[in-house]
This record gives sequence, C-alpha cells and structure tokens, in this order.
Amino acid sequence: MHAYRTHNCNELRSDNVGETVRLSGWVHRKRDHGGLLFIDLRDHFGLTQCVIEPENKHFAVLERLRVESVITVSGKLVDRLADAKNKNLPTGDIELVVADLEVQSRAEELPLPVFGEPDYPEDIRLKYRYLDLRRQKLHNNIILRGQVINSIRTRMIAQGFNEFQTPILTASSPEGARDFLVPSRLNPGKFYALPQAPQQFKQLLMVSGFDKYFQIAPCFRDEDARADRSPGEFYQLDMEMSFATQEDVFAAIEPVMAGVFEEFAAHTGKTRKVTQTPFPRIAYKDSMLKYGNDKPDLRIDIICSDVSEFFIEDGVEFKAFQGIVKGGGTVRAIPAPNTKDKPRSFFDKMNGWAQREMQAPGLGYIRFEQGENGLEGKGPIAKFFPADVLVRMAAHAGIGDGDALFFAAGKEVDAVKLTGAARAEIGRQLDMIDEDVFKFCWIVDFPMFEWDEDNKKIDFSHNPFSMPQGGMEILQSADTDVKKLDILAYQYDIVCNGIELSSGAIRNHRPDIMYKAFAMAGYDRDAVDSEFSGMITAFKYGAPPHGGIAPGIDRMVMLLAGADNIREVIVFPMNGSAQDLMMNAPAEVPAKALRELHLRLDLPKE
RNA sequence: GCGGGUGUAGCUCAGUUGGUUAGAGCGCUGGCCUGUCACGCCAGAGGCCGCGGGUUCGAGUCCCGUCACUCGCGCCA
Repeated sequence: MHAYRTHNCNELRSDNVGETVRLSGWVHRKRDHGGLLFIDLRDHFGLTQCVIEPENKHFAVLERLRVESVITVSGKLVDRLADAKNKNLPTGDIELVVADLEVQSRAEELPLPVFGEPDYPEDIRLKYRYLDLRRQKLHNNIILRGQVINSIRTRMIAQGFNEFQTPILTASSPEGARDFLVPSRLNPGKFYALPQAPQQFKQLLMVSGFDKYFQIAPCFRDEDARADRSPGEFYQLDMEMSFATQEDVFAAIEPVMAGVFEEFAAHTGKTRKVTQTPFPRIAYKDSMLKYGNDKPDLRIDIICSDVSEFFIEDGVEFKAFQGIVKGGGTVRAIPAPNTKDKPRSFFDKMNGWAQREMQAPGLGYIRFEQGENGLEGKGPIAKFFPADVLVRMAAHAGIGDGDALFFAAGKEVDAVKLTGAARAEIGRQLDMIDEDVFKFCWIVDFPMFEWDEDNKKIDFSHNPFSMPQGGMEILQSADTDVKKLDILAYQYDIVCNGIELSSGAIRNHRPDIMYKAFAMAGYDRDAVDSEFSGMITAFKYGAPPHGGIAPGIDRMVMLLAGADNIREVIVFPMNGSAQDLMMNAPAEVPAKALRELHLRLDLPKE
C-alpha cells in the first residue's frame, strides 16, 4: 500500500465499499460525539468523512488533534446508513472507518480559519496566504487562473503565434509609469529597470522576422494600487503581429477573448453570456460623450449627451450653469430612467454622492412627467426653464415620461469625469447592472496627442510608438496645436463591463514618421536616438509594418472568477502599500549589500 | 500627495440622549455526549473600546490631531 494514499479525498464511492483504503489530507472539521468521532478529511480534490470509534487506540490522539493538522488514515470503506448519507457531498454515501492513523504534521491554533471561510481582515489573510489559499473560493480562483492561461496559450499557438521570453533586467523607459530600478554591481552608478511591458522587445521580434509573437508577460510598474490594479507586477497576454492592419489584430484577438470567456463563463456556477464577435467598435470621442469615459460599462443602458446649448437659450434663467457654459464650460446630461417612483431622497443622495465622492459642486436634476400640456419638468431647477426648452432637451437626451436627467457641469474634463462616474453610480443605484453578462467593446480612434496642462505643451496621449492615422502627411499638415490635437492614432482599447482589459496599437515602424511625431511632442532627434536607440536603429534596417495588443490576464481572471478585487486572483499578492506581508518584502538589506552596489541611503527625516 | 469609509474580545458585529459592572455569535480551553456533517449541551478564559490630546462631575459615545486598513482621485506610454 502506498505510504500516503490509495485514493484522493474526492474519489471514493459506493463501488469501493469493502476495500481497505488509505487517505491523506487536512483535518477540515471534527464532530466529536464522545463515543464517536467524525473527521472530514480534505485535500485538493475534495472531502471524505472518516469515523473512528473509542475502542481504537488512536481515538484519543485524533480527539485532541487540532483542525488543519495533516494526517494519514487507513481502514475499511463502508456504506453509510441510509439516513446518514450526505447528498451535498460527492463522497457522501460512504465513509472510512479509521483503523490506523499517522499524524504527519500537527497544526497549532490557526490565525485564520479555513472551514466556513468567514470574512477575515485582509492583512491577516495576506500574512497567512497559504491558509487563505486552502479555502475553496481562493483555491478555485487560482486553479481557474492556470486554466485560463493554458487556454490562452493553446488558442494563440493554434493561430500560429510563437511564444517568447524577453528580459526582466532591461533598460528604463522615459515614457509611462515609474520604473522599478535594479542597481548594477558590475556597472557602478547604473541601473537596470524592470520592464513595464515587453513593448520594445516585441517590436524588435517583428523586425527579427518572427511574424507572430505572444507571451504571458510579467509587467512591472511602480504605481499606486487600485481594486483592479495590484501594485508592482501583473501579467499581460502580450501579442504582436507583422504586416497587420488594425482589423487583422482585432480578428486575431477577438476569438481568443470571446473563446476564453465562453469557455469559463460557467465558472461561478451561473450561465453568463459573452458578446458575440465582432465586438462593437466605439470611437474614443463618442465614448467620452455618451459614457463619460473611455472604458464604458455597456451593461448600463444609459447614454449621456451634451446639453450645454439649452442652458444659454433665451428665457433660461439658471445662472450657475449659464455662467459655466458662457465661460467655455460644458453641461452633460445623464439620464436616470424610470425614476418616477423614486423618492426625493434618491436625487438628494446622488447630489451628496457627487459632492462627497467626486468632490464636485453637485449634480442638478430635472424629473420629467407627462402632464396635461405634454412633457413637464419637475424638481428644484425645472422652474428656470421655459416649457418648450425642457421638451426639446428631453428629446435631445432621448428620455421621456417618468425619466430624469442629472446634470454634470464644469470645465469639459471635469464634466466628463463626473458624467462617467454618475452614469456608473446611477446604474448601481437603479440596479441596472446584469451580473450575468460579459459586454465587450473596442474603443478606437484615440487621439495621437493631448494637451499637457502641467507643462503647457503637446504630448503623446498614449503610446508614442503608435502610427498616426494619415501617416506622415497628416503630421506635416498639422501646423497648429488644434490640428495636432485632432490627429488620431491607430490606437485601441478592449473593454469588458467597464474594465479596461488592454490597449494596443498599430505601431509606427517608419523612422522618419517617428522623428516627426516626437518632434511635435517636443523631443528632438537626439532624444529619440538616445532614449530608443535600440528600436529606432533597428527600424533603419528593414522593419515590417506591425501591431498588437496586450490584454491584462489578472483582470480577465477577475471577471471570470467574479472577484471584485484583483488580489483574489493572484496567488501571492502584495497589499495596497506594495508590501508582501508573508515574505516581508520590501526589506532592509545589510550594509555590505549596499556597498557592493555602490549605494548609500538618503532617507527622509522623521 | 489628496478625499471618502472603517477601526469595540482572535474574528464578525451590537452598544440608546454622554451615566455607574462594555455584550452577543463564531473561534479557543475544560467537561459531557454513539450517527454527525454549520453536531448538540454545560462551564471558562479572553477588552489600552486603534493611538494621543481636549470638552465634561463623568467619554466606547462629543471635538481636534494622528496611525492603520480599505475604496477612490492624482498616477497608470
């Protein structure tokens, strides 16, 4: 007989009754009847009930043993009495009568219970992550993650993509997020940077002629955490393809995304519908107008609109918003459908939410109801509008009897931001979000440049390596800032349920266009040559047109697992302050280590 | 760096308008229990009410500050 087990804890059935078997696992739960002791034995695969009688010499040991101790038990498998069967357990028809017991590992009193999976403070869960990982929910999430990655890999390879590994110790990139730096012992005063993404490497692989690249790529960015952003490191399905148009990239990645989501849609036990390919495409500009951001949650059936014009019509007396519009600002309308029966407090709460959560001046609103003379506006600010203006505004916003409009006013960036947040909040408050669908879309036609308010200059709005739509001609003809800001890039995002899963682009593979684009953003030729020397040089020796995308794997798994926090799908995550509480990282290092690296600490005074 | 929320037993939480000895459930320890599967019953231990200051005859409760966690903003090519 095997030293530890003849079966796992989810294997034995009635057919095995009469066999002498051996199981190993953790003591999940004990039910001590004094004269009879039940043990639920757990391993990765499941649970099997074991029973021991007081005559057995091991009874006293088992009775004293704490839960989560690891044991090996052997004995005869028996049928349970008819009324003692447990229908909730796959192994519920049988039980193991313990004859022999070996205690493999005694558990002390636990800082975190496994059984029952009660809510526990996250710092304790993170410190004792291995205990948390024994819990079924988290255990299943991590298994799901492995299966998702395997599915992705299979699908990419089937499409002719080749998998690569790119360096972890590499060069700092002057664009983007803050880098993690690694000092070089052999090169005093110099530093490696951990890659924020294998961006340049994958483009260089296209220059190398590999045609189709992918990697389950670790990415490192020194940025603050969010619910859907783990600090430090995360994984992308990084892919790139040669001689590809934007539509080719979409056609390659859409079936992978839709396929993986369909494959695991039932993971939570519910049936969840996935957007059919091709996914809808929404221009960046339209998304900002209709949804208030570039990552719309399409589960919320609310479309916003610009209503600035109505506030400066003759006869409108609403001075606050009038001033905003005349001063170059914007008023956006966010419909709140079917709110006829909502109490006044609903609207007041939304206003309070805007002030508290968004630090906005507030959210005005008008309720619309069908009256004797047609659609009428109600609410504190309705009286400032002539009746016909309200009717036309309602038509413009696409709402009618029983609906309301909230107003977000201010500078355009602020109004848009409040619009997006308010749309999501209304969706939540009105229970408009269907948890059982995955609604995908593409956001396309991102602007190439944006106005950098801090430095009062034009800068790249996303990836400086994107190809402008219109190529060299459009760059050369853009002789004013306004024209420059109108230039679009072959830059796109894939969004699911309001979560940005990835961004990608058709790259700029032409050195002449690259120099020109960088010049427009204020970087001279020398800066490009020094900061992107590897890539710009490579492009001078024959570079194929190419493009790609990099969906975030953690976020995909999060959606599939139904997790509301990214730490629920990462096996050993750091906390919000970028600390690993289990391994004690980051940590101080011995002075010798610093000397070898030619470093001296200059810590902030306390 | 900024804003919101939370902070009472190991954990989840209750704690009235400021009032005398701060409670419950789970867990833990001990005892009882031969068919449980959230086993049951009895008993017990366990509290810097996050920390510091203030108001008050009196603070878990009110005020100020601070720390921790968390969500968001900034940031995230």
